Amino acid sequence: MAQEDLFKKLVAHCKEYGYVFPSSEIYDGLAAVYDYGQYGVELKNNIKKYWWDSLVRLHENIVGLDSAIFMHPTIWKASGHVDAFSDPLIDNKNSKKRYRADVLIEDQMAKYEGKIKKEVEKAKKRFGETFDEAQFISTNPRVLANKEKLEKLHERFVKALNDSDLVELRQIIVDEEIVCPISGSKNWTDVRQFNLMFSTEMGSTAESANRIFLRPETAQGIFVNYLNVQKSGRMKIPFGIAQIGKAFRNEIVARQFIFRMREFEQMEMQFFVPPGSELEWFSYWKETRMKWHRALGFGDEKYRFHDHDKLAHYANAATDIEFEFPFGFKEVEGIHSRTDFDLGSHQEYSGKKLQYFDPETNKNYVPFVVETSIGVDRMFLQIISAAYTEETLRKEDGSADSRVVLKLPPAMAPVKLAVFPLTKKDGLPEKARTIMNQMKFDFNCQYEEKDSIGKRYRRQDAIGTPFCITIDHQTLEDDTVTIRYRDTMEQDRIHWSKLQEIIQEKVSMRTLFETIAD
RNA sequence: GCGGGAGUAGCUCAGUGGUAGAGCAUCAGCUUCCCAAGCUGAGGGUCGGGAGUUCGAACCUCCUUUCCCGCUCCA
Repeated sequence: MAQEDLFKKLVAHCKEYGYVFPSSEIYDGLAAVYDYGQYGVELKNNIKKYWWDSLVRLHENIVGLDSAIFMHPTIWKASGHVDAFSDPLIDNKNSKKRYRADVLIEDQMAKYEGKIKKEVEKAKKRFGETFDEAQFISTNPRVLANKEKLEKLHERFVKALNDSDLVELRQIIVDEEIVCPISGSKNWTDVRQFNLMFSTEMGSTAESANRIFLRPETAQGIFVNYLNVQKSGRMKIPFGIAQIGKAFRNEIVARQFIFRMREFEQMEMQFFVPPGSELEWFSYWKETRMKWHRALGFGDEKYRFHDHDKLAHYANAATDIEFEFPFGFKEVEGIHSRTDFDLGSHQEYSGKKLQYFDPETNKNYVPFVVETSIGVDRMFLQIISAAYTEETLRKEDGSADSRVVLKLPPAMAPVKLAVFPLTKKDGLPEKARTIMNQMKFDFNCQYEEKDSIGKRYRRQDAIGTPFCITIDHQTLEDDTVTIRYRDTMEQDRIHWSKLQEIIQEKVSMRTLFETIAD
């Protein structure tokens, strides 16, 4: 089956079986916003628990935090989001291609630099050994002309950027006669700013209102609280702070189901380390986080690292953990060595010292930060797309049959156990209820008595329930039930007092934690 | 945001200007009893929304919205 078809089926399956619904569907939906249904929310909670416990519970030096979505507006200036999150974009009307206006101008500046370099190299060849590069650059008329153009352009460009003057940016592109690399045309639209941060007003009246932003990442809530946590928790570096929460980005193009949404949930852990040790910790977390993903058992070949060549303004090393989705390898988690950029910047903007006193060396310093940041929704999509399986079966009479089964890791499955009476009479439902009422204290259970037993199995397969038990007439005599396994479809007859132990062993996260623990 | 494609029942889809359909699913009853069984009946759609053309629009035109694919960004 084509991967694209598979993805479409997956999206349909998510809706049909109560995992993910389009938001506000009865009002025609809202672009790139989705709601998690009755099973989706369970899976999502299991993902969050797996992440949280693997960090906060298994590491003595990592603690949690739940910071507010609303934060002081200056935080987003300090973090660089106010500047970096508003790209000036321009479209070419002929090729219909969109470009970042600032990138077009930067390319133009690179062109001038290239011209100068060419002149220098030409001259170098001509003069040979006696060539004085510095003198040539300061005297050659062609070089000087290009240099002047470059400097003028640079000055104009920087001013326009600082003033956020979009009209001027467009004028620069027109004046420089920059053409579209594809169509070669100069037929440009206006430059438009897309601010990727959502904003709202805090304060009851318009006059007194403050423009505040919905956080575009959860990380800053950790940075601004790092000293609170360090002091109140008597944390010693290295230590980490973990947080799960919603973040919001007004993406220009949000697509691919829940892969890129405007409202999404992040699980972030910021690890504070002494300056100079950040790259060691970076590689430690790189490996540790990869183990966490692989422990789910979807196959190691489904994952890879993608190291960044081009680093963000705050990072000195960065990698992504990519997973092979139906639409290709895509980022699920980012691991960044953020240096002291964030804490340093907050120190500057707030005027408050954000230093850590190291009692061993008797020195103060601003810690460096290694970040692991993962999208809950992407993790959800990873799990559900890896679990979605269409199987062809052979019936007893030899004819073909098929089933759709979500092969979720049992620890992630929304429903752990389904309880079926074989028939609706002879006291079987009552017996089934009795057993279910015991099991529900330990596991998320579901009771079903409607339709044939086969149909009920298939329904549970479709939502990924790892275990089904059937209560039949023999159960009434000797308290044994048949337990049926989702993946193999095999059955065993066991005494029902053994159920708790058998299921617990499979659905517990303990095995996962043992795999990833150091 | 720009270009291309699409939107009909919960799901998959048929229906090319003349009374809105099928299969599956849902609900009730009967029958069967370990892998999507059968019979009977029921519910469910202002055909994404709005406007226009027409005696008459799911179908033609325009606008709008949502989804999918490409451009850009990213968890």
